[in-house]
Amino acid sequence: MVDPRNILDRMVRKFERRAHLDDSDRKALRGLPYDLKVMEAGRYIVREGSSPDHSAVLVSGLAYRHKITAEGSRQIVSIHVAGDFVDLEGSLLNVVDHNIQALTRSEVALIRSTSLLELVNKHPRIARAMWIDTIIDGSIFREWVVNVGRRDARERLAHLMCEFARRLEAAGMGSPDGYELPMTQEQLGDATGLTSVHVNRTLKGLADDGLISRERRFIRIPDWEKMRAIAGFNETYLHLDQVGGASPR
Amino acid sequence: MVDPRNILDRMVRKFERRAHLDDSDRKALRGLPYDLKVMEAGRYIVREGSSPDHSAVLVSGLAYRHKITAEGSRQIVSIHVAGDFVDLEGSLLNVVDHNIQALTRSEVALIRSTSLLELVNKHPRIARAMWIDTIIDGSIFREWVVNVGRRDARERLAHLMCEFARRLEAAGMGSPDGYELPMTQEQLGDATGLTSVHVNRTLKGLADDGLISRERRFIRIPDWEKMRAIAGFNETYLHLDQVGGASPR
DNA sequence: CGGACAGTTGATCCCGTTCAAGAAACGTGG
DNA sequence: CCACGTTTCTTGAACGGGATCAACTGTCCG
Repeated sequence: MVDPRNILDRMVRKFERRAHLDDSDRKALRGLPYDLKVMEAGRYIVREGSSPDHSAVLVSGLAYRHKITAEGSRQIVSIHVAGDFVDLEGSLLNVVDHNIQALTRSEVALIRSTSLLELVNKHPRIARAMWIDTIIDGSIFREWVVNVGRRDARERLAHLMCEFARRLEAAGMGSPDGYELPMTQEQLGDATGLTSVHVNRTLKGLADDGLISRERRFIRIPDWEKMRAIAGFNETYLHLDQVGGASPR
Repeated sequence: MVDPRNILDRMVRKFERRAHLDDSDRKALRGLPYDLKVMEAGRYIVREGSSPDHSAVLVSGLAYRHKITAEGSRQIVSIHVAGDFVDLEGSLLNVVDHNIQALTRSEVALIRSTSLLELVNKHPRIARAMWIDTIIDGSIFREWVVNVGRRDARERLAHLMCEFARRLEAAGMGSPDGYELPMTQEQLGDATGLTSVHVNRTLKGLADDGLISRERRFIRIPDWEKMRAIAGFNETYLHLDQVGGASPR
């Protein structure tokens, strides 16, 4: 658990990497009133079709966003780590079009839309940071379209694991030698447009070829460069180096 | 061609559907200095890896955004119609991670990043409208992930055609009885994660079953409700009704 | 100890790919 | 306006990656 005084710190640090903030911005962000909830794995944070009066920040844990097709199959469209503002949509759109579910036990800070809108009205640099964050989210969605549209099973899973590794590392939650990937093989299938059976066989193939090793859900990538090449992974789209961009002021 | 005095009008009208703007906002938007270019079909508007000092508004015509995988296959990740701000990314991120190409002969207004940033600094409502626009783009990307990840060939193409129909209509460019879809079957394949051969057969199948009729690249959808059902198309994700959202002020 | 869920493996099938070649449409220059 | 090269569309045949169906194993937890 996180020190209650700094519960939004991960989020603040993330926004600082999006645009230059001054002390008043930081203070305002940290001072946002919130309602902290602990959510067990599987619990819904946002439901499709609802019109929430609040947004949610993932304080700890992992979450995923998914949609269900008319025929009932599920597609996971993004995965979120602690510090992510998981649904700015909730405060800015009239109706949300996807579900967000806790992947692991998580702490979620709920922030009323009115507080959030007031904040961005008073602090244009924060608004800018959030906007850039939204743009980067879009960039990641585009890469996911490429992943499910134009890569085969092995590449898709390798790519997902590369992305996960880099994002965890960037969020200060990863170690170079490996990480916990707390997803079932069915969830991995839903994220990559495959079936759980084929995920199983493909992971086995990657392990047999020494590209990954796994015990339980802990993934090790012994040769990052080889893995990167298999996945066709180019991390530009994560925009991890983004700092304020062309923004003057 | 468009009346030069109102060349950005489509864009202004679109942003007005995203947030409430006042007269000074509209005036400022219309007064943005731009450099108008006519681009032949196939011409690159934005190139992956570049760091442009301007953004682009599609004044007339159609454009598409795509990425190339390490193995050289192409995935189209979005299609844009006149009035779309096709690369806000260019002004807000350090490096762009995708290509944008004219689909048809198009007019593009290039706007310097400095002008754009000055505009949003002075006009928070415009910033809000653009931010919401970015959020809606993200929503469309997510639906594309679902489309290529969890629908079969017939559903994918039907879905793409439904989306196109509704977006053209919303942009005031569509007629209820059909529309011009100026994409080659190879491009349709790149947008849906299929090969052009299979696109050809699938379109034939849709036509044989009376779901669409086509002459050249003009598509007619005789029974919209049936088509919608086949595609599993639910237009919520386009957020066409979005007007200001929870925004007060 | 038993029940539920996740992971593993085998056998078979099928949707979409690949390769190939011909037909139609289009633009361009004479 | 026609000849010709190029791009796009169309169709056939064979192949294969991943799906489907099904059963079994392992693991966690009450």
